[in-house]
Amino acid sequence: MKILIADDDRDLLGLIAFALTQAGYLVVRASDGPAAIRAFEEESPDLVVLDINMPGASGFQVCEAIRVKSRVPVMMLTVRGEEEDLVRALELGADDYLNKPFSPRTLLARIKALLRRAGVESTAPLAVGQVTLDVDEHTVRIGDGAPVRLTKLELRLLQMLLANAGRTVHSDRLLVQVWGHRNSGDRQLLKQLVHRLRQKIEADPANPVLLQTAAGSGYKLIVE
Amino acid sequence: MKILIADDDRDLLGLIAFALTQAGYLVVRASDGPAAIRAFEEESPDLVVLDINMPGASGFQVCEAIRVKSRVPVMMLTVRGEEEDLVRALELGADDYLNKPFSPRTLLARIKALLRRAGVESTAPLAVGQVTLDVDEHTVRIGDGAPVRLTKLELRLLQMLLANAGRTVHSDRLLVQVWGHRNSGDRQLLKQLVHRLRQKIEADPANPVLLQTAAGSGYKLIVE
DNA sequence: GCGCGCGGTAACAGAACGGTTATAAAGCGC
DNA sequence: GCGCTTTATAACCGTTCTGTTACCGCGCGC
Repeated sequence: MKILIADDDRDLLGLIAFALTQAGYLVVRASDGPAAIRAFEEESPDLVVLDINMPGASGFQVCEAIRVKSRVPVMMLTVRGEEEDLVRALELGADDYLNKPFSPRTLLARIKALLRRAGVESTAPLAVGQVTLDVDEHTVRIGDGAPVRLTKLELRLLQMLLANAGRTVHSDRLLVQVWGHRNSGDRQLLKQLVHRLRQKIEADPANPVLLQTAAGSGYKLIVE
Repeated sequence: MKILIADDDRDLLGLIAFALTQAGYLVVRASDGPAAIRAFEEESPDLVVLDINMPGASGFQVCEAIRVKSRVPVMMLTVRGEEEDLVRALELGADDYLNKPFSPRTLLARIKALLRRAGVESTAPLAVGQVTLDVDEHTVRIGDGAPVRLTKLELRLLQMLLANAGRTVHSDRLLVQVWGHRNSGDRQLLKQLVHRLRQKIEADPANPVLLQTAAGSGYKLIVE
Protein backbone atom coordinates (compact mmCIF):
# COMPACT_ATOMS: atom_id res chain seq x y z
CA MET A 1 0.00 0.00 0.00
CA LYS A 2 1.61 3.22 -1.21
CA ILE A 3 0.89 6.62 0.32
CA LEU A 4 1.95 10.00 -1.04
CA ILE A 5 2.48 12.78 1.49
CA ALA A 6 2.88 16.39 0.46
CA ASP A 7 3.84 19.03 3.00
CA ASP A 8 6.42 21.82 2.98
CA ASP A 9 7.21 21.35 6.64
CA ARG A 10 10.15 18.93 6.49
CA ASP A 11 9.94 18.03 10.16
CA LEU A 12 6.29 17.15 9.95
CA LEU A 13 6.90 15.27 6.72
CA GLY A 14 9.56 13.19 8.44
CA LEU A 15 7.35 12.48 11.41
CA ILE A 16 4.42 11.36 9.30
CA ALA A 17 6.62 9.30 7.04
CA PHE A 18 8.13 7.57 10.03
CA ALA A 19 4.76 6.77 11.57
CA LEU A 20 3.34 5.42 8.32
CA THR A 21 6.42 3.39 7.52
CA GLN A 22 6.25 1.84 10.98
CA ALA A 23 2.65 0.93 10.27
CA GLY A 24 3.75 -0.96 7.19
CA TYR A 25 2.92 1.52 4.46
CA LEU A 26 5.18 2.53 1.61
CA VAL A 27 5.71 6.29 1.76
CA VAL A 28 6.44 8.73 -1.05
CA ARG A 29 7.22 12.33 -0.10
CA ALA A 30 6.84 15.66 -1.81
CA SER A 31 7.53 19.06 -0.33
CA ASP A 32 5.74 21.33 -2.76
CA GLY A 33 2.80 21.29 -5.13
CA PRO A 34 4.48 20.56 -8.47
CA ALA A 35 6.55 17.82 -6.87
CA ALA A 36 3.38 16.31 -5.46
CA ILE A 37 1.71 16.23 -8.88
CA ARG A 38 4.80 14.72 -10.46
CA ALA A 39 5.11 12.12 -7.72
CA PHE A 40 1.46 11.25 -8.08
CA GLU A 41 1.83 10.56 -11.77
CA GLU A 42 5.01 8.57 -11.44
CA GLU A 43 4.15 6.53 -8.37
CA SER A 44 0.35 6.18 -8.62
CA PRO A 45 -0.14 5.87 -4.87
CA ASP A 46 -3.20 4.31 -3.22
CA LEU A 47 -3.83 7.34 -1.05
CA VAL A 48 -2.70 10.97 -0.95
CA VAL A 49 -2.21 13.24 2.06
CA LEU A 50 -2.05 16.93 1.11
CA ASP A 51 -1.23 20.00 3.10
CA ILE A 52 -3.27 22.96 1.91
CA ASN A 53 -0.53 25.54 2.39
CA MET A 54 2.36 24.67 0.14
CA PRO A 55 4.68 26.68 -2.08
CA GLY A 56 4.42 26.24 -5.83
CA ALA A 57 0.89 24.90 -6.05
CA SER A 58 -1.52 24.83 -3.15
CA GLY A 59 -3.15 21.67 -1.93
CA PHE A 60 -6.25 22.79 -3.81
CA GLN A 61 -4.50 22.79 -7.12
CA VAL A 62 -2.91 19.45 -6.47
CA CYS A 63 -6.21 17.97 -5.41
CA GLU A 64 -7.88 19.33 -8.49
CA ALA A 65 -5.16 17.98 -10.74
CA ILE A 66 -5.43 14.57 -9.15
CA ARG A 67 -9.20 14.47 -9.36
CA VAL A 68 -9.10 15.07 -13.09
CA LYS A 69 -7.61 11.68 -13.66
CA SER A 70 -8.16 9.63 -10.55
CA ARG A 71 -10.54 8.87 -7.72
CA VAL A 72 -7.80 7.94 -5.29
CA PRO A 73 -8.66 8.85 -1.67
CA VAL A 74 -7.33 12.29 -0.71
CA MET A 75 -6.88 13.55 2.82
CA MET A 76 -6.32 17.26 3.42
CA LEU A 77 -4.29 18.75 6.25
CA THR A 78 -5.81 22.03 7.38
CA VAL A 79 -5.15 24.74 9.89
CA ARG A 80 -7.79 25.02 12.55
CA GLY A 81 -10.25 27.78 11.94
CA GLU A 82 -9.73 28.15 8.20
CA GLU A 83 -13.28 27.06 7.50
CA GLU A 84 -13.43 28.36 3.97
CA ASP A 85 -10.33 26.44 2.95
CA LEU A 86 -11.78 23.31 4.38
CA VAL A 87 -15.08 23.61 2.60
CA ARG A 88 -13.35 24.31 -0.66
CA ALA A 89 -11.18 21.25 -0.26
CA LEU A 90 -14.13 19.00 0.42
CA GLU A 91 -15.98 20.40 -2.55
CA LEU A 92 -12.98 19.84 -4.75
CA GLY A 93 -13.27 16.17 -3.98
CA ALA A 94 -11.14 15.62 -0.91
CA ASP A 95 -12.44 12.66 1.06
CA ASP A 96 -11.47 13.67 4.56
CA TYR A 97 -9.54 16.34 6.44
CA LEU A 98 -7.48 16.60 9.57
CA ASN A 99 -6.81 19.71 11.62
CA LYS A 100 -3.26 20.53 12.57
CA PRO A 101 -1.87 19.76 15.01
CA PHE A 102 -2.75 16.08 15.12
CA SER A 103 -1.22 12.99 16.62
CA PRO A 104 0.30 10.38 14.30
CA ARG A 105 -2.08 7.90 15.86
CA THR A 106 -5.07 9.93 14.72
CA LEU A 107 -3.70 10.26 11.24
CA LEU A 108 -3.13 6.54 11.05
CA ALA A 109 -6.66 5.76 12.19
CA ARG A 110 -8.11 8.12 9.62
CA ILE A 111 -5.98 6.74 6.84
CA LYS A 112 -7.05 3.22 7.66
CA ALA A 113 -10.71 4.24 7.69
CA LEU A 114 -10.29 5.99 4.36
CA LEU A 115 -8.63 3.00 2.75
CA ARG A 116 -11.30 0.69 4.07
CA ARG A 117 -13.99 2.92 2.65
CA ALA A 118 -12.33 3.00 -0.72
CA GLY A 119 -12.18 -0.77 -0.68
CA VAL A 120 -8.49 -0.92 -1.57
CA GLU A 121 -7.41 -2.26 1.78
CA SER A 122 -6.27 -5.69 0.72
CA THR A 123 -4.66 -6.45 -2.59
CA ALA A 124 -4.65 -10.15 -1.80
CA PRO A 125 -7.23 -12.42 -3.43
CA LEU A 126 -10.51 -11.33 -1.94
CA ALA A 127 -13.10 -14.02 -1.40
CA VAL A 128 -16.68 -13.63 -0.25
CA GLY A 129 -19.06 -16.53 -0.68
CA GLN A 130 -18.95 -17.85 -4.21
CA VAL A 131 -16.89 -14.97 -5.52
CA THR A 132 -13.10 -15.01 -5.44
CA LEU A 133 -11.47 -11.87 -6.75
CA ASP A 134 -7.80 -11.64 -7.58
CA VAL A 135 -7.03 -7.96 -7.91
CA ASP A 136 -3.46 -8.45 -9.09
CA GLU A 137 -4.40 -10.87 -11.85
CA HIS A 138 -7.58 -9.02 -12.81
CA THR A 139 -9.58 -12.21 -12.56
CA VAL A 140 -12.63 -13.61 -10.77
CA ARG A 141 -13.61 -17.13 -10.06
CA ILE A 142 -17.22 -18.06 -9.34
CA GLY A 143 -17.44 -21.15 -7.12
CA ASP A 144 -14.94 -23.54 -8.61
CA GLY A 145 -15.30 -22.42 -12.19
CA ALA A 146 -12.47 -21.21 -14.37
CA PRO A 147 -10.97 -17.77 -13.68
CA VAL A 148 -12.40 -15.04 -15.89
CA ARG A 149 -10.48 -11.99 -16.96
CA LEU A 150 -11.91 -8.61 -16.02
CA THR A 151 -11.23 -5.18 -17.43
CA LYS A 152 -10.12 -2.31 -15.23
CA LEU A 153 -13.61 -0.92 -14.79
CA GLU A 154 -15.24 -4.30 -14.28
CA LEU A 155 -12.67 -5.05 -11.62
CA ARG A 156 -13.30 -1.81 -9.81
CA LEU A 157 -17.05 -2.27 -9.88
CA LEU A 158 -16.83 -5.80 -8.57
CA GLN A 159 -14.39 -4.67 -5.92
CA MET A 160 -16.84 -2.09 -4.68
CA LEU A 161 -19.72 -4.52 -4.63
CA LEU A 162 -17.59 -7.11 -2.92
CA ALA A 163 -16.48 -4.62 -0.27
CA ASN A 164 -20.17 -4.13 0.48
CA ALA A 165 -21.28 -7.68 -0.16
CA GLY A 166 -24.90 -8.31 0.70
CA ARG A 167 -25.74 -4.64 0.96
CA THR A 168 -27.10 -2.35 -1.69
CA VAL A 169 -24.60 0.12 -3.10
CA HIS A 170 -26.20 3.22 -4.55
CA SER A 171 -25.63 4.07 -8.18
CA ASP A 172 -24.24 7.48 -7.33
CA ARG A 173 -21.66 5.97 -5.04
CA LEU A 174 -20.65 3.44 -7.64
CA LEU A 175 -20.26 6.21 -10.19
CA VAL A 176 -17.98 8.11 -7.87
CA GLN A 177 -15.96 5.09 -6.86
CA VAL A 178 -15.50 3.64 -10.32
CA TRP A 179 -15.20 6.71 -12.55
CA GLY A 180 -14.49 9.43 -10.01
CA HIS A 181 -17.29 11.75 -11.01
CA ARG A 182 -20.94 11.99 -10.27
CA ASN A 183 -22.66 13.35 -13.35
CA SER A 184 -25.98 11.71 -12.75
CA GLY A 185 -26.46 11.60 -16.50
CA ASP A 186 -23.80 8.92 -16.63
CA ARG A 187 -26.16 6.19 -15.51
CA GLN A 188 -25.75 4.71 -18.93
CA LEU A 189 -22.13 3.93 -18.18
CA LEU A 190 -23.11 2.02 -15.09
CA LYS A 191 -25.88 0.19 -16.96
CA GLN A 192 -23.38 -0.96 -19.56
CA LEU A 193 -20.74 -1.97 -17.09
CA VAL A 194 -23.18 -4.00 -15.04
CA HIS A 195 -24.39 -5.68 -18.18
CA ARG A 196 -20.90 -6.63 -19.27
CA LEU A 197 -19.96 -7.82 -15.81
CA ARG A 198 -23.07 -9.99 -15.67
CA GLN A 199 -22.09 -11.60 -18.93
CA LYS A 200 -18.90 -12.68 -17.26
CA ILE A 201 -19.94 -13.76 -13.80
CA GLU A 202 -23.55 -14.91 -14.11
CA ALA A 203 -24.47 -18.43 -15.20
CA ASP A 204 -27.61 -16.98 -16.82
CA PRO A 205 -26.98 -13.28 -17.44
CA ALA A 206 -30.63 -12.68 -18.24
CA ASN A 207 -31.62 -13.86 -14.75
CA PRO A 208 -28.91 -12.53 -12.48
CA VAL A 209 -28.40 -14.35 -9.20
CA LEU A 210 -25.20 -12.79 -7.91
CA LEU A 211 -25.35 -9.23 -9.12
CA GLN A 212 -28.88 -8.11 -8.44
CA THR A 213 -30.65 -4.86 -9.15
CA ALA A 214 -32.05 -2.82 -6.29
CA ALA A 215 -34.69 -0.88 -8.20
CA GLY A 216 -34.54 2.82 -7.63
CA SER A 217 -31.24 2.80 -5.79
CA GLY A 218 -28.43 0.66 -7.08
CA TYR A 219 -27.01 -2.83 -7.19
CA LYS A 220 -25.91 -5.44 -4.74
CA LEU A 221 -23.91 -8.61 -4.65
CA ILE A 222 -25.68 -11.60 -3.17
CA VAL A 223 -23.61 -13.91 -1.02
CA GLU A 224 -24.73 -16.60 1.33
CA MET B 1 -30.48 10.14 7.62
CA LYS B 2 -31.67 11.78 10.84
CA ILE B 3 -29.83 14.63 12.51
CA LEU B 4 -30.49 16.07 15.96
CA ILE B 5 -29.67 19.74 16.47
CA ALA B 6 -29.55 21.29 19.91
CA ASP B 7 -29.17 25.04 20.29
CA ASP B 8 -30.96 27.60 22.42
CA ASP B 9 -30.83 30.22 19.70
CA ARG B 10 -34.13 29.67 17.94
CA ASP B 11 -33.17 31.67 14.89
CA LEU B 12 -29.98 29.73 14.36
CA LEU B 13 -31.85 26.51 15.00
CA GLY B 14 -34.35 27.39 12.31
CA LEU B 15 -31.66 28.34 9.85
CA ILE B 16 -29.71 25.15 10.36
CA ALA B 17 -32.84 23.04 10.23
CA PHE B 18 -33.85 24.65 6.95
CA ALA B 19 -30.45 24.13 5.37
CA LEU B 20 -30.24 20.50 6.41
CA THR B 21 -33.79 19.76 5.37
CA GLN B 22 -33.09 21.23 1.96
CA ALA B 23 -30.09 18.96 1.72
CA GLY B 24 -32.31 15.97 2.27
CA TYR B 25 -31.72 15.23 5.90
CA LEU B 26 -34.37 14.58 8.47
CA VAL B 27 -34.03 17.14 11.23
CA VAL B 28 -34.99 16.87 14.89
CA ARG B 29 -34.64 19.97 17.05
CA ALA B 30 -34.06 20.62 20.72
CA SER B 31 -33.53 23.99 22.36
CA ASP B 32 -32.05 22.99 25.70
CA GLY B 33 -29.97 20.23 27.20
CA PRO B 34 -32.64 18.02 28.75
CA ALA B 35 -34.73 18.24 25.60
CA ALA B 36 -31.70 17.20 23.59
CA ILE B 37 -31.12 14.12 25.71
CA ARG B 38 -34.78 13.19 25.54
CA ALA B 39 -34.86 13.70 21.79
CA PHE B 40 -31.74 11.62 21.40
CA GLU B 41 -33.32 8.70 23.21
CA GLU B 42 -36.63 8.93 21.41
CA GLU B 43 -35.37 9.56 17.91
CA SER B 44 -31.99 7.81 17.86
CA PRO B 45 -30.50 10.17 15.25
CA ASP B 46 -27.53 9.29 13.06
CA LEU B 47 -25.65 12.44 13.98
CA VAL B 48 -25.90 15.08 16.69
CA VAL B 49 -25.02 18.77 16.52
CA LEU B 50 -24.64 20.37 19.95
CA ASP B 51 -24.18 23.93 21.02
CA ILE B 52 -21.94 24.12 24.05
CA ASN B 53 -23.76 26.97 25.70
CA MET B 54 -27.30 25.87 26.45
CA PRO B 55 -29.61 26.35 29.41
CA GLY B 56 -30.54 23.30 31.48
CA ALA B 57 -27.60 21.15 30.63
CA SER B 58 -24.58 22.30 28.70
CA GLY B 59 -23.45 20.67 25.51
CA PHE B 60 -20.79 18.92 27.56
CA GLN B 61 -23.33 17.18 29.72
CA VAL B 62 -25.43 16.19 26.73
CA CYS B 63 -22.38 14.85 24.95
CA GLU B 64 -21.40 12.88 28.02
CA ALA B 65 -24.89 11.43 28.38
CA ILE B 66 -24.92 10.42 24.75
CA ARG B 67 -21.49 8.85 24.89
CA VAL B 68 -22.55 6.60 27.74
CA LYS B 69 -24.82 4.67 25.46
CA SER B 70 -23.86 5.47 21.90
CA ARG B 71 -20.99 6.16 19.54
CA VAL B 72 -23.05 8.30 17.22
CA PRO B 73 -21.02 11.12 15.60
CA VAL B 74 -21.26 14.36 17.59
CA MET B 75 -20.39 17.81 16.28
CA MET B 76 -19.94 20.67 18.73
CA LEU B 77 -20.69 24.31 18.04
CA THR B 78 -18.14 26.49 19.81
CA VAL B 79 -17.34 30.14 20.21
CA ARG B 80 -14.03 31.06 18.67
CA GLY B 81 -11.24 31.43 21.16
CA GLU B 82 -12.63 29.24 23.90
CA GLU B 83 -9.83 26.76 23.53
CA GLU B 84 -10.36 24.94 26.78
CA ASP B 85 -14.01 24.33 25.93
CA LEU B 86 -12.89 22.84 22.69
CA VAL B 87 -10.36 20.54 24.27
CA ARG B 88 -12.89 19.41 26.84
CA ALA B 89 -15.45 18.67 24.17
CA LEU B 90 -13.02 16.56 22.20
CA GLU B 91 -11.99 14.71 25.34
CA LEU B 92 -15.62 13.99 26.12
CA GLY B 93 -15.89 12.21 22.83
CA ALA B 94 -17.07 14.84 20.36
CA ASP B 95 -15.96 13.99 16.84
CA ASP B 96 -15.69 17.43 15.34
CA TYR B 97 -16.36 21.06 16.15
CA LEU B 98 -17.31 24.20 14.33
CA ASN B 99 -16.59 27.77 15.36
CA LYS B 100 -19.46 30.22 15.39
CA PRO B 101 -20.29 32.02 13.29
CA PHE B 102 -20.35 29.64 10.36
CA SER B 103 -22.12 29.44 7.03
CA PRO B 104 -24.72 26.76 6.39
CA ARG B 105 -22.52 25.62 3.52
CA THR B 106 -19.66 25.00 5.92
CA LEU B 107 -21.82 23.10 8.33
CA LEU B 108 -23.17 20.96 5.55
CA ALA B 109 -19.73 20.10 4.23
CA ARG B 110 -18.53 19.17 7.70
CA ILE B 111 -21.58 17.06 8.45
CA LYS B 112 -21.15 15.18 5.20
CA ALA B 113 -17.50 14.52 5.95
CA LEU B 114 -18.34 13.37 9.45
CA LEU B 115 -20.99 10.98 8.25
CA ARG B 116 -18.63 9.63 5.66
CA ARG B 117 -15.92 9.19 8.25
CA ALA B 118 -18.26 7.43 10.63
CA GLY B 119 -19.30 5.09 7.86
CA VAL B 120 -22.94 5.75 8.64
CA GLU B 121 -23.69 6.07 4.99
CA SER B 122 -25.49 2.80 4.88
CA THR B 123 -28.31 3.21 7.35
CA ALA B 124 -29.42 0.22 9.32
CA PRO B 125 -33.07 -0.68 8.97
CA LEU B 126 -35.19 1.81 10.82
CA ALA B 127 -37.85 0.17 12.98
CA VAL B 128 -40.72 1.77 14.84
CA GLY B 129 -43.46 -0.48 16.17
CA GLN B 130 -44.77 -2.73 13.43
CA VAL B 131 -43.01 -0.87 10.68
CA THR B 132 -39.46 -1.74 9.64
CA LEU B 133 -38.05 0.50 6.96
CA ASP B 134 -34.88 -0.36 5.08
CA VAL B 135 -33.82 2.79 3.31
CA ASP B 136 -31.00 1.16 1.33
CA GLU B 137 -33.16 -1.60 -0.05
CA HIS B 138 -36.21 0.60 -0.56
CA THR B 139 -38.36 -1.86 1.33
CA VAL B 140 -40.74 -1.98 4.32
CA ARG B 141 -41.81 -4.87 6.41
CA ILE B 142 -45.01 -4.76 8.43
CA GLY B 143 -44.79 -6.99 11.49
CA ASP B 144 -43.21 -10.15 10.22
CA GLY B 145 -44.71 -10.04 6.75
CA ALA B 146 -42.72 -10.16 3.56
CA PRO B 147 -40.70 -7.09 2.59
CA VAL B 148 -42.50 -4.81 0.15
CA ARG B 149 -40.71 -2.66 -2.40
CA LEU B 150 -41.32 1.06 -2.26
CA THR B 151 -40.78 3.71 -4.90
CA LYS B 152 -38.65 6.76 -4.24
CA LEU B 153 -41.57 8.96 -3.29
CA GLU B 154 -43.29 6.31 -1.20
CA LEU B 155 -40.06 5.83 0.68
CA ARG B 156 -39.65 9.52 1.37
CA LEU B 157 -43.22 9.84 2.57
CA LEU B 158 -42.96 6.88 4.88
CA GLN B 159 -39.64 8.15 6.14
CA MET B 160 -41.22 11.44 7.11
CA LEU B 161 -44.15 9.78 8.80
CA LEU B 162 -41.89 7.35 10.58
CA ALA B 163 -39.68 10.16 11.81
CA ASN B 164 -42.79 11.65 13.39
CA ALA B 165 -44.46 8.40 14.32
CA GLY B 166 -47.61 8.85 16.36
CA ARG B 167 -47.86 12.53 15.59
CA THR B 168 -49.80 14.20 12.84
CA VAL B 169 -47.69 15.62 10.04
CA HIS B 170 -49.27 18.51 8.20
CA SER B 171 -49.90 18.11 4.50
CA ASP B 172 -47.93 21.21 3.63
CA ARG B 173 -44.91 19.88 5.45
CA LEU B 174 -45.17 16.55 3.70
CA LEU B 175 -45.37 18.33 0.36
CA VAL B 176 -42.23 20.27 1.11
CA GLN B 177 -40.34 17.27 2.45
CA VAL B 178 -41.28 14.87 -0.31
CA TRP B 179 -41.46 17.08 -3.39
CA GLY B 180 -39.59 20.16 -2.24
CA HIS B 181 -42.31 22.62 -3.06
CA ARG B 182 -45.49 23.81 -1.48
CA ASN B 183 -47.98 24.65 -4.23
CA SER B 184 -51.10 24.05 -2.22
CA GLY B 185 -52.77 22.90 -5.41
CA ASP B 186 -50.59 19.84 -5.25
CA ARG B 187 -52.69 18.16 -2.60
CA GLN B 188 -53.75 15.71 -5.21
CA LEU B 189 -50.19 14.43 -5.44
CA LEU B 190 -50.21 13.69 -1.75
CA LYS B 191 -53.63 12.06 -1.95
CA GLN B 192 -52.38 9.75 -4.65
CA LEU B 193 -49.15 8.93 -2.92
CA VAL B 194 -50.92 8.12 0.34
CA HIS B 195 -53.32 5.93 -1.56
CA ARG B 196 -50.53 4.05 -3.26
CA LEU B 197 -48.61 3.64 -0.03
CA ARG B 198 -51.69 2.29 1.72
CA GLN B 199 -52.10 -0.32 -0.97
CA LYS B 200 -48.67 -1.56 -0.04
CA ILE B 201 -48.59 -1.39 3.73
CA GLU B 202 -52.21 -1.77 4.89
CA ALA B 203 -53.84 -5.16 5.34
CA ASP B 204 -57.15 -3.58 4.27
CA PRO B 205 -56.33 -0.42 2.32
CA ALA B 206 -59.95 0.71 2.46
CA ASN B 207 -59.82 0.80 6.26
CA PRO B 208 -56.37 2.09 7.09
CA VAL B 209 -54.97 1.20 10.48
CA LEU B 210 -51.36 2.31 10.21
CA LEU B 211 -51.51 5.34 8.00
CA GLN B 212 -54.44 7.34 9.27
CA THR B 213 -55.96 10.56 8.05
CA ALA B 214 -56.03 13.59 10.29
CA ALA B 215 -58.96 15.42 8.71
CA GLY B 216 -58.21 18.97 7.78
CA SER B 217 -54.50 18.83 8.52
CA GLY B 218 -52.53 15.83 7.37
CA TYR B 219 -51.63 12.24 8.07
CA LYS B 220 -50.07 10.24 10.83
CA LEU B 221 -48.53 6.86 11.35
CA ILE B 222 -49.98 4.84 14.21
CA VAL B 223 -47.55 2.80 16.23
CA GLU B 224 -48.02 1.16 19.58
C1' DG C 1 -83.09 19.34 -1.08
C1' DC C 2 -78.53 21.91 -3.02
C1' DG C 3 -73.83 23.36 -3.50
C1' DC C 4 -69.30 23.03 -1.68
C1' DG C 5 -65.07 21.38 0.24
C1' DC C 6 -62.58 17.44 1.36
C1' DG C 7 -60.75 12.85 1.04
C1' DG C 8 -60.66 8.44 -1.53
C1' DT C 9 -60.56 5.88 -5.91
C1' DA C 10 -59.90 4.83 -10.80
C1' DA C 11 -57.88 5.41 -15.23
C1' DC C 12 -54.62 7.07 -18.40
C1' DA C 13 -50.46 9.30 -20.58
C1' DG C 14 -45.93 10.89 -20.37
C1' DA C 15 -41.59 10.38 -18.01
C1' DA C 16 -38.21 7.68 -15.93
C1' DC C 17 -35.87 3.46 -15.36
C1' DG C 18 -33.42 -0.82 -16.41
C1' DG C 19 -32.00 -4.23 -19.92
C1' DT C 20 -30.39 -5.00 -24.40
C1' DT C 21 -28.23 -4.30 -28.82
C1' DA C 22 -25.58 -1.75 -32.04
C1' DT C 23 -22.12 1.39 -33.24
C1' DA C 24 -18.50 4.80 -32.64
C1' DA C 25 -14.34 6.32 -30.23
C1' DA C 26 -10.26 5.57 -27.54
C1' DG C 27 -6.35 2.85 -26.03
C1' DC C 28 -2.75 -0.36 -26.79
C1' DG C 29 0.46 -3.90 -28.48
C1' DC C 30 2.60 -4.82 -32.72
C1' DG D 1 0.11 2.32 -39.91
C1' DC D 2 -3.15 -2.35 -38.34
C1' DG D 3 -6.02 -5.25 -35.46
C1' DC D 4 -7.74 -6.14 -31.10
C1' DT D 5 -9.75 -4.93 -26.69
C1' DT D 6 -11.92 -1.71 -23.87
C1' DT D 7 -14.86 2.19 -23.10
C1' DA D 8 -18.35 5.66 -24.41
C1' DT D 9 -22.57 7.03 -26.75
C1' DA D 10 -26.89 6.26 -28.75
C1' DA D 11 -31.14 4.04 -29.77
C1' DC D 12 -34.96 0.80 -28.83
C1' DC D 13 -38.16 -1.77 -25.78
C1' DG D 14 -40.88 -3.18 -21.98
C1' DT D 15 -41.91 -2.11 -17.33
C1' DT D 16 -42.66 0.87 -13.56
C1' DC D 17 -43.41 5.36 -11.64
C1' DT D 18 -45.56 9.74 -11.44
C1' DG D 19 -48.56 13.64 -12.52
C1' DT D 20 -53.00 14.69 -14.21
C1' DT D 21 -57.89 14.44 -14.86
C1' DA D 22 -62.13 12.80 -13.63
C1' DC D 23 -65.52 10.95 -10.68
C1' DC D 24 -67.63 9.20 -6.23
C1' DG D 25 -69.14 9.68 -1.51
C1' DC D 26 -69.58 12.10 2.69
C1' DG D 27 -70.35 15.84 5.95
C1' DC D 28 -71.78 20.52 6.47
C1' DG D 29 -74.07 24.89 6.12
C1' DC D 30 -77.75 27.00 3.78
